[in-house]
Amino acid sequence: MPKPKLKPQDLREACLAEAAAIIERDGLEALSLREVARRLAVSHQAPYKHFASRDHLLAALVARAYAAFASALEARPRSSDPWADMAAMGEAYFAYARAHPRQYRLMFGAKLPDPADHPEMMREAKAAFGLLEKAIAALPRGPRSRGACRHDALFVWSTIHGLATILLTDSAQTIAMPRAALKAAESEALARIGAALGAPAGPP
Amino acid sequence: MPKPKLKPQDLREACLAEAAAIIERDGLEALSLREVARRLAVSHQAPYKHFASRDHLLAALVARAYAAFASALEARPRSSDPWADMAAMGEAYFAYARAHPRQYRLMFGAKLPDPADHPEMMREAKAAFGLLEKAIAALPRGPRSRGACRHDALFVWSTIHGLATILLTDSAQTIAMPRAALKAAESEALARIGAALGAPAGPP
DNA sequence: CCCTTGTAGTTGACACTGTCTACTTCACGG
DNA sequence: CCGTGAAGTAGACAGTGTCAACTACAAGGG
Repeated sequence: MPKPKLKPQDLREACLAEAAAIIERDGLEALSLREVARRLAVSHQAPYKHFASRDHLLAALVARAYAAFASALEARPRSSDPWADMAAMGEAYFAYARAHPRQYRLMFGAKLPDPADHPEMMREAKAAFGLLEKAIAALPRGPRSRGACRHDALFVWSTIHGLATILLTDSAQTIAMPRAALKAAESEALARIGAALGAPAGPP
Repeated sequence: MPKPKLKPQDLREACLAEAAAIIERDGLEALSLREVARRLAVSHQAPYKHFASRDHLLAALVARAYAAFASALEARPRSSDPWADMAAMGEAYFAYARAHPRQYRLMFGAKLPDPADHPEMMREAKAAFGLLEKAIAALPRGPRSRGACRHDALFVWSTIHGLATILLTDSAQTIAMPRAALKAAESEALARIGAALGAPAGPP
């Protein structure tokens, strides 16, 4: 009995959507190609016609996650003050990590396929990081080399990423950090990042 | 034919050692209870007499990793200057992450079993974090509440942990960050952390 | 002394997984 | 009309974690 027909590439799209749904609901470890196929009511081998391996499906998902992440960063409330703009970006970063913890872990936490094998994934990731570099280059701090900006960007990213990771994973729970200490951690970290980069003093 | 006898709990110890060896050599994803059993030339179910599940074995390994990590932090070269001492601790942190990347990922990166189910793992983790809190409390910055110190500790940990994670995982490779930018990142981050906490200016 | 009890280890099974190979279907272009 | 290639199916294989039932054996109580 022939299946109801799908347009070419429809199954590929459906696989990505279903896989994303599984991760969002049950986490990365619950994702399997066979489960995807099962939910789409196709044979367990059908997804292999569109993804060479599980890693390839994963890489495609990660690429999309980076793209969505970059969009969220770009959708931040804009400000004409470069310092405020960077703070807004930091807040957007935390907000995204909080709103989509699984996707955040998918991008940064999980064991990923080798980036060199998945150029599209790398391209999206670079684009996201480029937003941060741009915001930092716009800061009014006298002429700075591109290399210096990259150093700053790495520092800022490290700090925000580190805190986001800790807040997201069970690390804080593991060391029995009281919830109260986590509450203000985000804005505090952003303020300190600003201070470390030489921002003018914020509101009292 | 009876096996050559092992003292009670010997197999448990051997499992932990073998599992650690597997992770060190081939990474976490290569670890399986069956592979452990195979290498020890026992049946695939023997480890289950000592670990209720794969997660329980993992939790025991993580507890040991935390303990080793804490030892490495404590073995840092001591200094009578609290600021220098904290910097030394940061360097020891990075050094450990660099020397034992798999173990570091085991502690912070990987999907871990629920901490609440593994109190020993939590205890070791708290002990490690406590070292940082202690070093920060020793900083000469006028009287600070315990809560304030915890905030500082969380900030410092975030920054160091974030950078260590980025340096360790493929994240830097993913965004095609040039190696040169990574070279000085550690000491730079430590200097900025000091600045953010109000350290006196370092050597010119 | 026997007999129970508990622990450590064994074998066998089950339901999963990713992936390989071989087969079918079917639209399209010469 | 006929091939050709893409998409989907079916079956197999090795690997996994885990459950259940069985065996060997040391220790201890009656």
